[in-house]
Amino acid sequence: MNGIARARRAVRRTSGDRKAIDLDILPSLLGFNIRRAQIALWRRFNRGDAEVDIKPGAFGVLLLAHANPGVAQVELAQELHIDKANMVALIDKLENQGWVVRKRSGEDRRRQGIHLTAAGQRAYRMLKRTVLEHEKNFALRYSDSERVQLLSLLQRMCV
Amino acid sequence: MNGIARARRAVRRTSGDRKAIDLDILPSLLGFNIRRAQIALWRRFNRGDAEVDIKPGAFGVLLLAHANPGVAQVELAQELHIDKANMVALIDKLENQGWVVRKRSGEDRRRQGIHLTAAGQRAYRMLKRTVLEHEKNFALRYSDSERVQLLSLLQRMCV
DNA sequence: TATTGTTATACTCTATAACTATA
DNA sequence: TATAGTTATAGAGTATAACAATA
Repeated sequence: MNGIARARRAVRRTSGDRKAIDLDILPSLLGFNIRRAQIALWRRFNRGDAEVDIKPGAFGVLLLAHANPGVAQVELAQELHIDKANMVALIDKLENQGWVVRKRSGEDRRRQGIHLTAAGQRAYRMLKRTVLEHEKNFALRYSDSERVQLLSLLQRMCV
Repeated sequence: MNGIARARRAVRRTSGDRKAIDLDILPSLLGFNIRRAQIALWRRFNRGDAEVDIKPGAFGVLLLAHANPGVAQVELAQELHIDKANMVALIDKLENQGWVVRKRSGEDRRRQGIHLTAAGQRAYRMLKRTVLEHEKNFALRYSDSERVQLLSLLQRMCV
C-alpha cells in the first residue's frame, strides 16, 4: 500500500465518515450511558501511572474498615453491594497483603471484625490520595452545581 | 482535611446500632456512584421476569448489526468498548445461537461482516421491547428535563 | 508496517447452593 | 430458625500477548 492511500485512510478514520455507525437508540438508554461512563472512568483510572493496583471493592473495604474499625464482613458486603460469599476472597487477599486482620467478636462469635493493620492504614492513605486525584480530574468536566446534580441523579437510581 | 468526614467518624457504632456504617467520602465520589447505579440497574434488570436472558454486550451487537448490516467485528468492538479479542467469543455465542452470521467481505478479505439472521431479527425485536420496558421503569424516577440532563452529564464523562 | 480476526491466558466480578458454627 | 462466615462452582467481563491472513 502506498503512502497516499495510507494517509487518505487515516483521514477517513479520524474524520469518522468512514462508516458512521448508526447507534440507533443506544445513546438514549440510561443503562448504555451508565455502562459507558463506568468503562471510561475505569480505563482512565487504570491508565494512570499505576503506582498502586487497586480495585473498587478492595478500596471500599479499606475505606469502610478505616472509618468503622471492627466492621463485620456482612456489613461490608451490604454497603458495597458485594455478595458475602465473594467478600471472603476479597478479605483473604487483603489479609494476605497484610493490610487487614480478622478478629472474632467476643459478643457474637459468628462475627469477624475487620481491622486495618498499620500497613493497611498507610496503604489506605496512599490509595485515597490516588482516588481523590483521579476524582479531581473527572470533576473538572463539571461545574460545582453540575457535579452535585449528577451525584444526586445517580443516587436516585439506587433507591 | 475534611470536617464532615471527621464528624461522621466520631459517631461510633454501638452494639445496638450496627447498621449505621460510616461511608466517609464514598458518597461524594463519581466512581462510587456510577458503580452503584450500574449495579442497581443490572440487578433490577435481571430480577425482571427474565423471559429472555440478555447481556449488555450481546444486546449491543444485535442492535448495531441490525442498524448496520455487515458491520465489522472491530467496529462493533470500538463502539461497544469491548476488546476485539473478547468480541470473538461474543460473536461465536451469537452465531451458535443462530442469531448472527459472519460473512467475509469481498472488498477487504480481512473483515468479517456481521449480519442478523431471521431468528436474530426476531430476537432483537423481542429484546428491544424488554430493554425499553426496563428503561421506562427507571425513567419514571426522573422528569423529562432531569433525564435529559442526566444523559448529557453522563455522556460528558466519556469525552 | 498496519489492520482484522483469532487463540490463549489470567484475573476479576457476580451469582448460587450448600455447609459450619453460632445465635 | 436465622445469621455470619465459608467453600465450591460456574458464568461473565476484562486485559494482554502473540499469531495468521490480508492490506
